Amino acid sequence: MSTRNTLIQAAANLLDEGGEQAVTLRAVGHAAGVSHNAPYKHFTNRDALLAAVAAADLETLTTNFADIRGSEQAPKVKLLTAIGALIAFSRLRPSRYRLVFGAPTLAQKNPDLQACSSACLAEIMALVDECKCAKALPNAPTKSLASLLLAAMHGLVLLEAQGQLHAEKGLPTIEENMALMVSLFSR
Amino acid sequence: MSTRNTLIQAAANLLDEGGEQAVTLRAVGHAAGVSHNAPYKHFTNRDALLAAVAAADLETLTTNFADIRGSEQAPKVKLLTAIGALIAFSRLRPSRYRLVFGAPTLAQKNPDLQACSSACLAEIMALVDECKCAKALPNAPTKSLASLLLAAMHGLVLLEAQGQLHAEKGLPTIEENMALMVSLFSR
DNA sequence: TATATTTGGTTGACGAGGTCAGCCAAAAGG
DNA sequence: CCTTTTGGCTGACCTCGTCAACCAAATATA
Repeated sequence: MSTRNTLIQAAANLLDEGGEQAVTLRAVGHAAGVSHNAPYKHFTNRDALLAAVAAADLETLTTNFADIRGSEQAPKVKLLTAIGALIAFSRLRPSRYRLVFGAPTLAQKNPDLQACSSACLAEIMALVDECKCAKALPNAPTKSLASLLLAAMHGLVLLEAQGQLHAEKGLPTIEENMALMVSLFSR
Repeated sequence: MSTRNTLIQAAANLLDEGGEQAVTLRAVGHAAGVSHNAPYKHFTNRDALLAAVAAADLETLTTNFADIRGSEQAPKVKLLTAIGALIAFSRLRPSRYRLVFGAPTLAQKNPDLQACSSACLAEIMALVDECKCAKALPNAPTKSLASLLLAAMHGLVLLEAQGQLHAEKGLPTIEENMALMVSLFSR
């Protein structure tokens, strides 16, 4: 594997290790088996490295969504499956999730990352379109519906991470809330 | 004004100035007219200072919401007004908005901040309850509805900040999307 | 009232981490 | 065979969070 990819992988791993180990360029270099300055041969600065991690994750998610879309299931099920995959990602790798969806300042500077992000959004919109055709969602603008669904999911994830949701047990999970939202939409 | 409040104010101002000026403890101290280490006499560390800024903003928002709730308007209008205030805050002071609603790691450590956050959420839930009584929202759990609405708004704000929304003009604004959501809910 | 303690401020130093500059070897290309 | 690019290295610099030590005023206490 190229050193560049090794660095991205190392950074992703450090992110996954949570707050215990800061994602410093030096640590990334060390984890990748190179010196503390080697990353600069592949990325202009720290943010560029993080953006590359985010882009890689976004691409994985996008192909994941494409697979789901190609599967043989009801549109509504496919949509909720895709959303569920996103929620699972947010729980499994919270730091990387935040990097991808919660760091607007990163994306603002990286056209590449924005493109990945748009591609990902496009997959979701395609799923929403299928739902509309199947009357599982109302006939509102696709972009609005997709934005609302993604946005709600994202916000719920953040609320959960902040401990505002699930404070007491017995409360609905994010998935249940999203299913509720879709069903309220499609009444 | 107490030095403590001056420091909070200075930090808030630095946040508002966007990326141009980093919110460093030294800069905060300097802006408040004290030495680079004076903040440590009032806050245990940088995060505590930021948490205090967030808490102050949350309290302002909460009283704002309480005022809206006490006004003489239809429940649905009051709810959308409150949400609109939040959206306006996110546009006027994006950095502080992110600090308040987009930094779960801060809140996890600060019970005070969590309390402010819960109080704010409670105001929104009260508005949602009024809507339910007036049949402007369906009879789903209040906490779910409030979470979904707040979450959607928050996610839309982030999408906008990332440049994913409003890429082309003519797209619906966040406010319009939220109104759409409420109307879809209340069909 | 005289002393002791707390409060809020100061300066200086240390360590971590991002970043720049400069050197160098191996690969790639002429 | 020379030259340029590529990718690596070390070392140094600066910023920033944080700690330690010191100090004056305010406040509390004997």
